[in-house]
Formats: sequence, structure tokens, C-alpha cells
Amino acid sequence: MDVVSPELNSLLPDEIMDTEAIEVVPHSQPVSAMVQSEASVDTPVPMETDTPAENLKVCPDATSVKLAQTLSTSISTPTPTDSALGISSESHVLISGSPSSLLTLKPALSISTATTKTTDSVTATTVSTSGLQKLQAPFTISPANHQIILNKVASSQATEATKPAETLQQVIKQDGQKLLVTTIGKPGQPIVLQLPHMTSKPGASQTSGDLKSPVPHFKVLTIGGRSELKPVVGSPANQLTTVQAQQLKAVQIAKKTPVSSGTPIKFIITKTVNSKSLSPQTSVPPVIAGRVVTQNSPVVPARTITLSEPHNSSLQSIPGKKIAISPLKTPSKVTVVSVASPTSNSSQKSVALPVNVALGQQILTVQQTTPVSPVKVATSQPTVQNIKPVPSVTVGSSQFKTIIPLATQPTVQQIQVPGSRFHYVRLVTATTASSTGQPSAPSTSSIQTAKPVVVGTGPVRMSVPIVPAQTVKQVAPKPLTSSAQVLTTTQTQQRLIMPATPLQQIQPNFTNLPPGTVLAPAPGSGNVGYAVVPAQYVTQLQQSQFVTLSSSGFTTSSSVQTQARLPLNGLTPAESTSRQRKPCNCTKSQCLKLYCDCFANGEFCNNCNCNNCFNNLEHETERLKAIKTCLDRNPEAFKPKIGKGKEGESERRHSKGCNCKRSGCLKNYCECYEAKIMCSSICKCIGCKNFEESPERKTLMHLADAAEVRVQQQTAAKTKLSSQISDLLMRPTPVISSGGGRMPYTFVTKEVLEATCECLLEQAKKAEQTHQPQAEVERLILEEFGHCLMSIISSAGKAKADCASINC
DNA sequence: GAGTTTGAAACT
DNA sequence: CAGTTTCAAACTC
Repeated sequence: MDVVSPELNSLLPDEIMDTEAIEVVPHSQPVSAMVQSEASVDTPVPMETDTPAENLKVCPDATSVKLAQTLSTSISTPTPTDSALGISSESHVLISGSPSSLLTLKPALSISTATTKTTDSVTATTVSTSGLQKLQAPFTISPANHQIILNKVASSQATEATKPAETLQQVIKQDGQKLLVTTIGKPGQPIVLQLPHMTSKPGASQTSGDLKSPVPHFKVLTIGGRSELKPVVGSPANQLTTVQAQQLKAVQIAKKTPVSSGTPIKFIITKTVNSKSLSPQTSVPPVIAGRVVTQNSPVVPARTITLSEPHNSSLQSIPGKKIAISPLKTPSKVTVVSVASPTSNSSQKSVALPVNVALGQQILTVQQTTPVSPVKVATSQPTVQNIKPVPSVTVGSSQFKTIIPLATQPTVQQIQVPGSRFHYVRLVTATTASSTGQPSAPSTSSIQTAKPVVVGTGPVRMSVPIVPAQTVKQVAPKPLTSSAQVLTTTQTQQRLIMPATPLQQIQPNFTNLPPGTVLAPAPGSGNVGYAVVPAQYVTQLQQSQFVTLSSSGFTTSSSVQTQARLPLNGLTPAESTSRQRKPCNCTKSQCLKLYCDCFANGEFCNNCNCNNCFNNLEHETERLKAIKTCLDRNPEAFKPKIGKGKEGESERRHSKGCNCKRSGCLKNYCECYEAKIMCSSICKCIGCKNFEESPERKTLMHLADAAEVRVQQQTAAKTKLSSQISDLLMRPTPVISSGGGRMPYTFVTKEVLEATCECLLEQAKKAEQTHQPQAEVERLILEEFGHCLMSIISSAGKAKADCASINC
């Protein structure tokens, strides 16, 4: 795994977040809280944001364990379940709660996650007692208020998992085990941790496990276990499988350190939302795989935590259901929204950070939050609209990230905004229940299905992807109580991953998906699978559930159009949006190869001139395959080509360098020149003239600038002349003789003369710059004068005709 | 607008 | 990894 330096990350456009950056965090940098949520936590949680990444190692030593995560409820009443927390080497943590339960994330959580390293040590087989203790203590669940406080989650080696068995109802012993904390449902109900291969027994602790089993497992912690709750099983393929059809909200925070060679540590906090419509028996056996990439707070550079990477071999696991995280800039966030896959047999690549989510589950991803802004996760009242069971909603501004769970299978409709580089996706939830209703119509039945997680009791800002201060069109805002999980974070970006059609055969390395790629359900597709959609598409329009971003509060609207504004290739949102994307003209590539700029930029084709285009949602399967192919060929295929140079090099430079041979790197054939950057040492160009001291380059630049200036000046002059003439025409007509013989003269006013002179001067300058002979200069000036005069006469004549027509 | 040139991407 | 082919954009006329 490549390690992305903080510097590089800082340079990368937000929209092009490097997924690896998410997983790999430079150890040299102090770890900032990836998710800094401040809940109204009673107990102070130690902030570890300042903790260096080195400290993030998950080690048996309690002191060194930085994995502690805090989910604190307002009432931290230790329950037997508290001890049930298991620590897996992979640090997969799923916390699920009943819809009503309030999940609060403290800053410590994000901090702890940020501190975690996905080092080999993480995969250690022993679980440190201290880690368990820490985990135990900090993690409290208060049934009273349905809040869970997870102070710390430490990954430890599996061998030690057995030690604290008495303290923990369940101990995760194996490497790669994942802790799932599910349902904070009813008070007094036990928390169940269950290994994938084990039979889940709510309330019963499971300490057993194959200590030597290399396969990581998920621990399921059920709090206030509901009958509907099904154990969550981790799959060997780095996937987390759950048998519950309930809405699952997961928050994953994953951090990847450069050192980490193994699977990244993943923290998944899931909250199960029971849907009334779903009976325990009817529960679908989908997989819960959630991977959340938390973004760093603005203050903290590029701290990404990679949340769970499930490794389970259970049949329910969906191997191919990895959640692709597009190459996003570190401050990006990835949200995984319901994923369901009936079966799975393929193993996932270790590189990829798969996130599997059971269908209908809601995953709440928590991004890094700044210390200032606490992250609160609370379940709002289940006033969910059946029709629009609140599909996933990623809400986030630069400071707030909210994810609203998708109710049932959402479908995605491609939406693009002309002139915008960003694509939008309409999330249309397939109404499994009584759902053909209007989007705006709330339904009680869906209440449980889509348990909203309200981040914080107060108003929440919700935004769709993610760039600060972008306009979001909101339609039919929903009450805060609407079923949606809201996680407020201070992160700048987030990504949505939504279920799509089953594409088990397709297991792209999602770590490097196109910028802003989102996994979304394919339209009309089954419950399984992902559609890879540019994150920019994460807009919900019209009837689909929407996430609105508002300063005062968030609301989901049935017809909200949100536009993601993510910087692309260094362009600011404004720049990127202002610059209209050039339509492609692909004919043979089906727009599914990097030849196509649209595809290469992770965009759908829109208003293009391409033929046989497959770069759209209608061909999601093909598109996903193509992405996988590209990533297989080049894991960095979708990363920005223009990045920061080596350390010490402030200039931007091409990541690969050009290979120009004939253009001298002074034409737009050259990617360096096109990007307006100098060729660098990594370029393999021949006869390069694109260097600082190149006279050709200087001349070219000078000419280009001069030409641009001339064009601007001429345009301005002509515009002025035209406008002045128009003004004259609009003025009351002076005395006009019936014959109108002298009328044109009346239009030669001072303004017209000035404009004419400007045109003449401009023409003279132009002639001189081209080194024209004196005679030629004069001729050009006279010619220009003739043009001006003709224009005046023409205007006057027209005015005369107009006046005559009205008998003036 | 058609044809050519160019170099990245894809392929072998 | 190198050579070749394919492809679409850039460029020229």
C-alpha cells in the first residue's frame, strides 16, 4: 500500500480523495480525531487527537492502546453487555442499536480511531487484558436513554481475548475479529457478541473462538437485543455479514498507517433499526459491511481511518461486496449505505476496503469531527416515509456530515447538472413495504425500517457530498424526526456507498475508485451489488430522499437537489463548476476506458457526443467492470495526475510525467503543458521545451497572453460600441426630417466617437504587434473605421426605419 | 468539418 | 518492461 503523505493529501483535491490515504495515514503526523464527535457526554473523554500516529498502534499494552473509542450515552450505566465488547485484531466494531436508541459518539471515538493503526500488530492474535479493560470501562450503554458510550475500542491479540472472559460477555479472540455492538434497544437486554461461526445467543457471552483462526471475525454486541436482531457475521473475505434485514447504521472509521501491511483496522459502529415491516423471520441475510472513511478535520491534515474490513468465510458473507472508496482526498468521507448480497463466495482483495452492508441496513458513517463540533448519533423518531424510506443521506457541510440511512433498496437515478462537473444521483428507495406512496407522505410502518439516527438533538446540518458552502436545493424538507441517521462531523467530505445490483464477479479495488465514486444501487437491480457512481452524483432529486444542508437544521426532502461541489484536480468548487466540462466524443471505447475524459474523471457522460456510451447508470454493471479493469491495471488510474511533487517541491507536477516526442511539450498534447505545469524530472519527453528557462515556452506563453489580452480588449471595445449604439437607438429620436437624409449624423455622438476611436486604436495596436508596414497599418485602421462607420449608418438606418414605422 | 497529428491508454 | 496498437483529443487546413 502506498502511503500518501500528508503533504500530498493536502494538495489533492477533496473530491479526489485518495482512498489509500484513507487507509494509510502517515505516522509522522499527529493523529487527529477522525471523528470528533462531541456528544453531550457526561464523562469527559480523553482526547487523543494530538496523539502521534505511532501511538495509534494497537498493541496488547493497555497504555499503548489508542483504539479506545467512546460511544457514550448520556447515562453511562455499565451493563453486563459492556464487557461484551470484543476486540478483534482488525478492530472491527459494529455498534448497532435499536431505532430509538441514541448513539452518541464522543470525540474520543474519532480520536481513538484515528490513532489506530492497521499494522501487523493489529492482527496480533492476543488480546490484551488492558485493552479489554479499557474497552470495557469506556464503553457504556445506558438503556435508560438508549445511548451507548463507547469510550474505547482496542484491538488486541486474540490469544488474550479469553482472559477477560468473565468481564466480557464476548471476547474476540481471533485476529481480525470484529466487534459488533448491536441494538441499544431495550433497557436491560443483554448485549450479545457473536462470532460469525458461532450461534448467536443474545445475552450470552461467547469467549470461545479459534485463537489461531486467521480469519477475522465480527463480534456482535447486542444491546437490549431485540428478537429481530440477527447476529452479524464477518466473512473471511473481509466482509461483514449480517442476517438482519433491519436497518443498520454503521459508523466506520478506518485508519491506515503507512506501516500497515495487513488489513486495515476497521471500526464499524452500526445501529440496527428494526423495521416493523420486517419480521424476524423475514429478515434478509445480507451482509453488513460497512466501511467508513472519516475525514480529517480541517485542522488535522489527512487523517483517515479505515473502518472495518471484514474477513469472514461465512456463507452469508458477500465477497464481492466491497465498498469502493473513491480516491478521495483525505478529508473525504465514505458512507456506506445498505448493501445486501445473498451469497458470496469470492474472496476480496486485501487491498480493497470492502464494506458490505446488509440490504436495507442503514449504515451511518462517522467522519472525523473537529474537537469543536461533537458528533452525536441519536435515533430520531421513526417517522419514516414508507414511500421514501429515507434512503441514504449523506449530509455534510465542511463541518457537518450527516448520513441518512436508506430505507429499503434504493435505486439510483443519474442526474447531471449541465455545466457542472458533478453528477447527481437520485436515490429512489424501492418500497418493499407499502411503499408506493408519495415521497412526502410519511408512513409509520417505515418507522422502524428506517430509523433515523439523529446526530445531536439539536439541528443538524445535512449536506450531500460535500464541499463547503455549496448551494443545496432543498425540496420538501423532512422533519428531523424522519428516519435518518445523522452523524454530524466536521469533516469536509463524505461519500455514499449504496447497494446496487449484485456484482459479485466484480470486485474492483475500490481503494482507488474514480474521484467521488459512490456505490449505489443500480436501478432496477436486485438487492445486491453496487453501482459505482461518481460521488458527485450523490444528489437526490425530486421524489427520492434527499439530504438537505442547512445551517439551522437538516431536513430530508422528497425533492431536494443537492449538488456536490468537490474540488477536482485542484480546482475549487467554484472553478470546477464554472468550468464546463467538455463533452467527450468517444466512439469506440464506450466511454468505459480512460480514453474518455468523462470516465477518467469519474463522471457520467452528460451532454456528450459519444456513441454507444456505457458511462451511465443504465450500464452500471459494465461501468463497474470497467472501473475494476482500470484499477486492476493501474490502482491509481483515477487519481489526479497532477499532484504535488517531491518533498521540497512546491510546484505541482505530473504524477507520471509525460512522454511527448514531437510536440516539444508545448502543445496540449502534452499533459504537463495542458495542466500548465512544467515538465519534471520524471517526464520521459523528448525535445522538451516545457521548462522554466525555455525561450520557446516563454515566447509561447507571451504570445498566448498577448493574444488573450487582445481578444479581451477587442471584445470589450466591440461590446462597448454595440451597447452605445443600442443606447443611442433607445434614446428619443432627435429631430428627424421626413427624408432622414442627415439622420446618421445625429448618431455620431461623443460616446460613439469614443468607441470608434477605441476600435481604431485597437486595430492599430494589433497591426503594430504584427509588425505590419506603415501602409498596411493605415489601411487596417481605415478599414476598421469603415466598419465602424457602417455600423453607425446601419444602426441609424434601422432606427429611421423603426421611427418611420411608428410615424415618428 | 474533414483530415492529420499526437501521446496516453490499452494491449501484446 | 518494452513495443505495438488503439483511441480520442488537439491541431491543421
